[in-house]
Amino acid sequence: MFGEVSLQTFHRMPQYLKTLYELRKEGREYVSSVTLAEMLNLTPSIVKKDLSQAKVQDGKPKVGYAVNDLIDDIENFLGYNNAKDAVLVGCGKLGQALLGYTGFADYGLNIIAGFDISDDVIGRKVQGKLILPTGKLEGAIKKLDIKIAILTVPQEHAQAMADALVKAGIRAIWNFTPAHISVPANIAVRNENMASSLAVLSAQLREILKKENNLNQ
Amino acid sequence: MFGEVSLQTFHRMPQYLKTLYELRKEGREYVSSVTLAEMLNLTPSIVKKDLSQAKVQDGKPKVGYAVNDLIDDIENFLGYNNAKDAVLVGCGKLGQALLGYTGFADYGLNIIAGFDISDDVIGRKVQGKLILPTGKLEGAIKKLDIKIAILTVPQEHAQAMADALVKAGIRAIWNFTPAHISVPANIAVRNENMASSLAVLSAQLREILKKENNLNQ
DNA sequence: TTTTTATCGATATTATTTTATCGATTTATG
DNA sequence: CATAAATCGATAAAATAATATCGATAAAAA
Repeated sequence: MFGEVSLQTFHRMPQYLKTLYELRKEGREYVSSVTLAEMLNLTPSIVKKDLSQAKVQDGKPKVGYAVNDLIDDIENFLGYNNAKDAVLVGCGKLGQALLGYTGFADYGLNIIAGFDISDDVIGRKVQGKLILPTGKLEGAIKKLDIKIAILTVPQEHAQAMADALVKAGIRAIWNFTPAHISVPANIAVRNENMASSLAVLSAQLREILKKENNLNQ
Repeated sequence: MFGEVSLQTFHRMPQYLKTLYELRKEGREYVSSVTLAEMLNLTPSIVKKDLSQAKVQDGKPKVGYAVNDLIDDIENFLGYNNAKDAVLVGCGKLGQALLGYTGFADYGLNIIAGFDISDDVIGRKVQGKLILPTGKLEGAIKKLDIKIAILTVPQEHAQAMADALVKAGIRAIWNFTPAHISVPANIAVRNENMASSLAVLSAQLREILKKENNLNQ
């Protein structure tokens, strides 16, 4: 899907990175695919295949991968180094929670400001991020050449706001609303869909409970 | 993975449901796999295959599926009818945002209360949900036989809290912290991992921009 | 120094998921 | 009432992803 790299691989990359940070903290210099696989509940094969797509340096037989080099390579692969500016649109509860989320910086994402239509929040600061009126959105996007928008408006405004964002020049939308939004093919969309996550969790739970019931009979 | 039904299928189910609600609102009685596929950017084949796993009633040739019946079947399949109680642990910004999120009820999830260690929030109400001290967590879980926990504590406490929850009898953890948590095999975990979502979004964006650059040369 | 061991990276195999095909069937049309 | 059109559901084919295998090689042990 992305050149050669699969979506699943991209999903796993941050997990490797997280584990590697921990290992570095413990002073580990090398780590094998077997160890990483065990720590993350994966197979060594998939770890090796995934890492082969991000890394520059080869792993060494008998010892594995150099932790520091691998961290550099994955960070680079994921673009954590060249910080990306983003706007956040819709500063209700969830929007403010995300505005205040300090973790984004670790992933190379820099929210430059929040935007909202309500005078109740406009002008306020959340964790140092100013909330501006929606009217200034298009100007900010164009002037600062911002490519990424985080969408946290009420779902009934999601499509209209998405349209406006695309018109203003946004190229990637991180959609936290439950609404399904339609965008042109040359715009990236990522849906953070609670319903679908919950569906999977419920299914897992049901399966687990069913298995237990079968055993207890 | 879950009996016969794939994880991807579970992910798509709530999307079908959402679309079906819209169609019902418009007064549509029947809908074909072709229409659903178009609305959701899928293929008719996958729609038919997915629906075949959730539905009881057969679709009719020439007209498609009865919207109302299909809604019932999917709701039932996903367990939206028999509401599931849950606790939310960690009432910081994100936790409170989720506590106040009214959409969960639509998915059959009922958060009975929030839990936190801080006196600043204990006793407060967020959208009608009371925040209780963590000390009362185990008692509540056992007394009310609660199976699902939403985990929104600071990441450094994630593992310890997960352990406590499992000990108290929780069977499914919806993990909103960036931490990777380890649990016994008979516990369901669903990670709402911002980093991995962002990694995928960035990758999509990069691919799109690259494609454009190639064209413009 | 030789042998053993652990691991990589490439490739082959297997499993899973998606897509395409096609006969059967229902509704609408001439 | 016969024919055409649209769709389902089952199944076959293709694409994708995960896993297993294995020769090469570097480090450690004998």
